[in-house]
Amino acid sequence: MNPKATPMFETRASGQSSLSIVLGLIHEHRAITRSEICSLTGLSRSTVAKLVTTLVDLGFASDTGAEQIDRVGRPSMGVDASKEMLAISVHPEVDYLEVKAVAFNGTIVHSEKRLYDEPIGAYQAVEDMVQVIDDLIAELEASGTSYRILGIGVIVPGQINSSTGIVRQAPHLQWSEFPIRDLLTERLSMPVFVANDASLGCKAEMAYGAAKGATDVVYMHGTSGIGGGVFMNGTELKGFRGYAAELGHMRISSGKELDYSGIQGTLEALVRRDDLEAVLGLKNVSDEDLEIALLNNRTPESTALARRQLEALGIATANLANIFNPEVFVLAGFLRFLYRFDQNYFHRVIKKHAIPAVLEGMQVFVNVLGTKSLALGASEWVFQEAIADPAKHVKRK
Amino acid sequence: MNPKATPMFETRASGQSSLSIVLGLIHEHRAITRSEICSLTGLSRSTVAKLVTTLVDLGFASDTGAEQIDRVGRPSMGVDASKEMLAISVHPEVDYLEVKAVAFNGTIVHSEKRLYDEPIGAYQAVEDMVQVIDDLIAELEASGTSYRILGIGVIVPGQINSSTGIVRQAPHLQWSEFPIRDLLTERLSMPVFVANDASLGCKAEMAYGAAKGATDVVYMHGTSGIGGGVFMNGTELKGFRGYAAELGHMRISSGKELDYSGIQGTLEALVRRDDLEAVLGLKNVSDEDLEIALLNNRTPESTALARRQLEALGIATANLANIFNPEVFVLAGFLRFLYRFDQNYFHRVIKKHAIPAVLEGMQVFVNVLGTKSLALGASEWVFQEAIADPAKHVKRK
DNA sequence: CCCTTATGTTTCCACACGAAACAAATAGAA
DNA sequence: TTCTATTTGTTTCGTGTGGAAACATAAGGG
Repeated sequence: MNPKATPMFETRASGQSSLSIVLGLIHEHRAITRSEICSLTGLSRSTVAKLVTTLVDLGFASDTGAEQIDRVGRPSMGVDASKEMLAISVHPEVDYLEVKAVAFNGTIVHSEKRLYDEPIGAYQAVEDMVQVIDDLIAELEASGTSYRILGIGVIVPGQINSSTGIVRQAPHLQWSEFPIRDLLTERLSMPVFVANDASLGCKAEMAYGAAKGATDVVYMHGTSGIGGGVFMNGTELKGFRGYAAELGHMRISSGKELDYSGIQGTLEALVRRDDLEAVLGLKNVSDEDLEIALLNNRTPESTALARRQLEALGIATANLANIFNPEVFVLAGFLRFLYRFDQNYFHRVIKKHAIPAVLEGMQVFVNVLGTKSLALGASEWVFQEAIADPAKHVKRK
Repeated sequence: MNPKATPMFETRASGQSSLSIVLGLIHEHRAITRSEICSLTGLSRSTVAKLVTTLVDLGFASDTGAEQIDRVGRPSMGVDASKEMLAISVHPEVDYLEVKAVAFNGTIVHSEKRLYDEPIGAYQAVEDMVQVIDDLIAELEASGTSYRILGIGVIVPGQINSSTGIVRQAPHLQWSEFPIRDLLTERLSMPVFVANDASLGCKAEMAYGAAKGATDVVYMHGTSGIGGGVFMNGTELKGFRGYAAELGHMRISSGKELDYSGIQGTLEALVRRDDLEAVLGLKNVSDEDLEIALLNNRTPESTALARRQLEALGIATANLANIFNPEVFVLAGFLRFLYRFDQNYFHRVIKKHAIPAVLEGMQVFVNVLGTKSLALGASEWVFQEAIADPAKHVKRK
């Protein structure tokens, strides 16, 4: 290779190699037969055989015996996604730190939560992450099982630049301009990926949940603010610097209500969890309790408020439908039960504000993964990276 | 290959082959040396030599002698993009049909315009297209030059489903549900691509114009309505059915103004070319005349209106910045001189409504290609397809 | 027990690309 | 002019990816 210039493209393995395609299928299906791989990829039997054995050698998959005994012909041999290849998800929040280990076959094999009485700073959070992960590794070593950690996925509730791994602003955590990826990489000496919570929730719902199989998905997650995740044609919408999909800041009204960033008439300013709590006479309750209260104690006031919020959410959804023409919309967090409060009304609002073409075949779902969603999304991030270049991540024998 | 199933992936040449990468570079640069290809791609000299000779054999490029005689070392041999590989762009409008032939090196080698006194129907338009293209082919044959037509790019001002090639609705032309791609493919027996005018304008500006080199671009084109084109990470935002990027229908205000689709408070309803003409006492003037009138005859009324429109456009732009975090915004059509009327004000509005992170490094440009833009974009569409699989499109010796 | 069907396995082959050695063409120095 | 350093083109050979074809194997059905 010419040393004087940095090439614009990956020279070898430009695009996806067959190896990564097959590994992706194994990961997606958890268990699959060799012949299914043939028909799904169009690869020849001889090639699939070779690829599968190298993947088994690398530790990403394990051979299972022949199964499926109801069709004519020699039964095909199965391949299982590894239970020992792990991704570790790390989720810092104001009052806790949650660390989970997710296996390559999608099962959560370990889970740990450390609670805090008072908010801790960003650097202390990194210390705690390292400590919890070191403990986890020690535990795994002690248990005697063979395992391998492919990387760390950090879930950050805020704006992050995914290419540099710097947290630009996490208002809830009160972090800003914090280079969390580099700090963790240095301390743990393994690949670290940092992503926004909404984008991870979306990824998880696409891989395992409500949007499974869809390639064009818009996801909105309501907590204190409203975060967004968008995947188009199977790939995440990141934008130039990685700050794309800030859906909560979309301005949809000329009203003067202010959102958290002090901007008027935005979706976040019009659709607020606080207001829903207030109209029900509640404060700082869990999502579960708020859902029960909202859906079961309907008062004229709560209905009026929910409708106002649903109208704003519907307009935003219609705008996003016009802009993205997605296959699936996923509503998560408190938007989930706001939607359930009166979904017919919501759909009427959408129909009024979106052009007919983009609504054809479009589906609205609520999230189904619940609390597992973030850990699965973060692990998915790590796994996708490993799938893209299987050989690179497993150098040692 | 297994015949019983349709594979999800292209088996061979998954992703981009080196051949198409090199061809893409030749097309992009029009003229390039072999050694430049080496350094840009990281491919070895031997490989580049082989690839270039096959591309020359296929007719996509021509060898030029060694040039560049000011550096030490053996001068590198140049490669030119072919002047004989053509794409034909077809642009039906209410009162004309324009057909141009664009060479693989980006030059427009032929241009023809047929004017209509009264609107013609969709089927008659297809007849005329076929006739004009047949004439063009006859002319080319007669001229004795060797040429090859790679395909047809049809520019449709309206909503089209790019995967099926059906025009869903072109209000200006009064076409609807018109399968133009299949009709033309059948009549002309060559590849036909159909795309929205705004998406083609965006593609052209990215390949040759204001957004050259950028990968994340949002483009807005103001004619009677406001059309949009979005490219993220170099690929077009199409959405599930191909109707994405309907940016003009974004609702940004709670006002009651109606747009062409009868939706309230949308960008299209608030930013109208008609209104600009009216406030200047004009009617049905060309873009050039309207620009001169707007920029040179500033009255209190026209300034107030332009400001109102700029505020709406700024809010929409800020929303899109929050959603896409683009590198470049391109304003075309009458938005071009609306922007120029008071671009400082426009930027102030954006700054007020977008989150700071997404504005870092974001640039706003007006289109620079003018009338050539559509033909270049349509040809680019055809060429990209040929570049993706160079061997397929040139079967004959 | 044979036949059909679907799959795994093995052998060979085609192709894409790179590394290395060599040839050629320049600028500058002797 | 002649020689050298530098850059590029060219040729040969090796490697890795994936396929085709022939054969072996494991089912179900007569």
